[in-house]
Amino acid sequence: MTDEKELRYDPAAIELKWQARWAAEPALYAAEPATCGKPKYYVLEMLPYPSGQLHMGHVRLYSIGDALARHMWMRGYNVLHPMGWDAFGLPAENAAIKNNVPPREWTLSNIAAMKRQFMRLGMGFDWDAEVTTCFPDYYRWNQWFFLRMYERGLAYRKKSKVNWCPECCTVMANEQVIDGRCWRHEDTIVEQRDLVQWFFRITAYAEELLEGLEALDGWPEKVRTMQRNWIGRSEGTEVDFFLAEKDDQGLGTRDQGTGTEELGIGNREQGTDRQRIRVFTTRVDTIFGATSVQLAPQHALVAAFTASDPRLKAEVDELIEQQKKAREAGDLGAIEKHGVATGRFAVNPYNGERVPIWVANYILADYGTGAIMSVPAHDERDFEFASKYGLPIVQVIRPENETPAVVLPYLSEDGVLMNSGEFDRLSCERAQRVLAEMAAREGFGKATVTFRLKDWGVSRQRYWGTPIPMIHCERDGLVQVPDDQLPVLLPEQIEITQQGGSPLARVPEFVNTTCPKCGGPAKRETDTMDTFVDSSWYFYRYTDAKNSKAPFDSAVVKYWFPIDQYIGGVEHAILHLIYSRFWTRVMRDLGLVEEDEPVRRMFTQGMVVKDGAKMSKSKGNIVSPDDMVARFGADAARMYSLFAAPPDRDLDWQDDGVAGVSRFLGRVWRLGTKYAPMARTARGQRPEAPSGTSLKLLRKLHQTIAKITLDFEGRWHFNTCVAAIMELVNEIQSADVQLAAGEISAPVMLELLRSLVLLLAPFAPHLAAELWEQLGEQGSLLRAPWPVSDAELAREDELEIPVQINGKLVTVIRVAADANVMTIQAAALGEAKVQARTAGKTVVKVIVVPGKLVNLVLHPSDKDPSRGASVVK
RNA sequence: GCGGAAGUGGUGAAAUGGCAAACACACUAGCCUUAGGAGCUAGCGCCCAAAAGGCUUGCGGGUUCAAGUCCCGCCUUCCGCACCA
Repeated sequence: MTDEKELRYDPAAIELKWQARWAAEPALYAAEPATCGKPKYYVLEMLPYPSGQLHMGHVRLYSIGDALARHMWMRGYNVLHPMGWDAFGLPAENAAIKNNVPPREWTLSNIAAMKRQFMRLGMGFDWDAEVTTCFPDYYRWNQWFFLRMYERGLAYRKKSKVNWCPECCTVMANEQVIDGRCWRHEDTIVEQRDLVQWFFRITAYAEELLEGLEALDGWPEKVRTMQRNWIGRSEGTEVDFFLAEKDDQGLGTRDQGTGTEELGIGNREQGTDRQRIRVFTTRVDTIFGATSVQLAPQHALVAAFTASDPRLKAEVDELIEQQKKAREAGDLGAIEKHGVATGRFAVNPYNGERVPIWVANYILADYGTGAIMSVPAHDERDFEFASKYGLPIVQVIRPENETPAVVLPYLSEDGVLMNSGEFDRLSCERAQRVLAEMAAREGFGKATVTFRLKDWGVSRQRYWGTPIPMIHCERDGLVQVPDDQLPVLLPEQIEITQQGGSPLARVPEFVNTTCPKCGGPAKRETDTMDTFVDSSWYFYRYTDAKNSKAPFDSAVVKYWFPIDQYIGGVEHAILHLIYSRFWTRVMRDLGLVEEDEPVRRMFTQGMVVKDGAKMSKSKGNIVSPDDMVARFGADAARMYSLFAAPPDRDLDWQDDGVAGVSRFLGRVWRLGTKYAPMARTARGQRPEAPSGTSLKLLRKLHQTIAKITLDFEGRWHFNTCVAAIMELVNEIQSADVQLAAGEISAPVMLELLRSLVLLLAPFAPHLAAELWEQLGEQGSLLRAPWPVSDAELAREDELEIPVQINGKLVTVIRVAADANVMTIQAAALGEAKVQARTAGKTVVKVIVVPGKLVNLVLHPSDKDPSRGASVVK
């Protein structure tokens, strides 16, 4: 009885055995040098934040990547499959405040814990290439890049309105604000503050980042669309409206007081004395229909108007308040339009017409010029606003071949101009070009391109991040930290509190320094960098992680890049993936890398949910990977996460499903251990030409190999790959009587089991390794060649072909696989059921698709008898 | 509002325009027993007591010998964008 007990599948015993061996042989999963002569394959999964615990989303992500990596190893590639830690960030500081643990200590112990989890899951990572972003040997290169960018004007400082999260006590980039809330704190409304901040000039690459998307055909369309929208390129025209002279003002305007003339809005470039209001429009063809100019409440000219007009100021403040409320509600789009007339007028440069200047709450200060011309007849928003405030609505576009009587607002650009003086009858498209050219010629505007993308604000008033390597000297101003003084180290001993401002500012030993230029006393910059800086280039560092002279060796990068396959969550479609593309271009311009794009193929895997809902503490529906591994084993947890859904879809986690996969692995285990001793006696022998059960099983095997190989090459339906392996095992098992009767020779059994183990290796690496050993194999499974499907063996010699009448299934016939059309047709027509149904009817057409089906089309007047019967009833 | 993805059994799902529901989970019945989160056998879309038969891929049209799959219109869910001038 004990021998049967030994047949129990004990995943923990098997997995721990192999994990110990793998740990003792790190070269197994290590990339080889470029000189190894093999083709390279770089498979990368997004690196985790070291929160202390892997979650099921991680298990799924890394199960996908590890399966791919293992497959590519077996295909003979030199695989780089690295792992690291996105180790800077706020949670470490919050933990420090809460538990009084230094951020570094907290982070490192989390990393240790998660690394143990990775080991226990049997992930095949190249730990030699491990990158930990909070280590000085990594972040010094953040600083180095910062300086290079500063030298090129790509890093700069400006005072600006910034998003401030009161919970994080720091600012954040636009990309990190979601519906007016912090991306980390869904319940925390982001405030606007005026601060001097460091920025990266990502807008300098806006055009290129947009164009580059076209070539990224290995990326999900969804991600490309999201980036396109985020960059938000918009072609239009900037036009200067002239500010009407005060004594030009018509009746009914308010007395404005004095003092607006000092303001330099728009007149610097043109060098004229007349005040200008520059507006941006995509529809300059409608400019003869402009009946007002609308300013954002934050527009500089508004401040000038309100300076001497407390009543107006109060009204403008109210508009600002409305915007703030809407932003807090997370829906700026739904704000009710309000505006206030300033009493001032602007002159349309095309026709000299005076239009009133308003301030409105729906005008965005930070898009375009913060000012628009309002054309109610041809813009929905302007129409709504003009209707509300009784502003004139002047139609200037009409459909070319119809009467001008159209419903306003008429938004189509498919039309011609009217009420537009000499430009009447020009098409909209033509007029846009002509009017923009005129503006440029006359010096009151130009065709221009506006982007929604803003420069990347990278300053953070936090401790646990990369110090910005700049020094403020009273004499020399801003001074770079010299390269030979890098890294600027984060001080270790520091008190973290929830006070505002940078914690580093309260560390005198850090702040006080000497100016590299004059040697006098100076102060360090105390802002640290956004952690998205770390993740913008970490995958380059993996290729040369220990380099102390440079961020990496360009020659090594040249070998490994671009990344062949990047895998991660779609939630990083905008943030990380756009920053990374920007960073690669900066490095290209620095001469460090050759390519424009770091990632050739991108894959976004679906979320892991439970009962249809995202796993979260508050819902209490968290499934712990440790628990899964303890109950069912790493192989079962991994294989289930590939089996339960295709990788791009959301996966609903069901513990019963994992149990099912575990039971399946148990069957494989019993099958393997039962027949391995017999199979291994055949090592070195060639199998004879198979027949009977052998042929049947080998055929199924080779069909399975073909299917799985094809999926790895692109389709990635790993769920059906696992199902195919299950089918194969089921078929072998259901032939158990024949196996026991010795109908299958040892060489055939060896091929069956060997191939089965190879197919299983990417999905259940521990069990595969164990059975591999039991089959008498010495070397690592990873170095064993992936099986090749023998098309001849895989081919069926007899097929079941459905026979339909008028598209309805009637019966199924068996024919030789290579039967020709005539043979199949004769067989189908000869079937008793077919004859019964066609008796007395006219078969007008016979469709025979060899290998697929037969369809008999009856004359329409001949009703199928069975249908006729049901009609009577 | 705009853009994208999806909608198939009790559940997760499968299906180059060619037998809808593979592979699993759950469930039902039986067997076995070392009583295990074990193993084995059989059943399992819906209607009909059963068989025969009929029906079935969100809804409605269309193309086709043939539609879950392609086209048009609608509904629902999820995701992204959303006064971007």
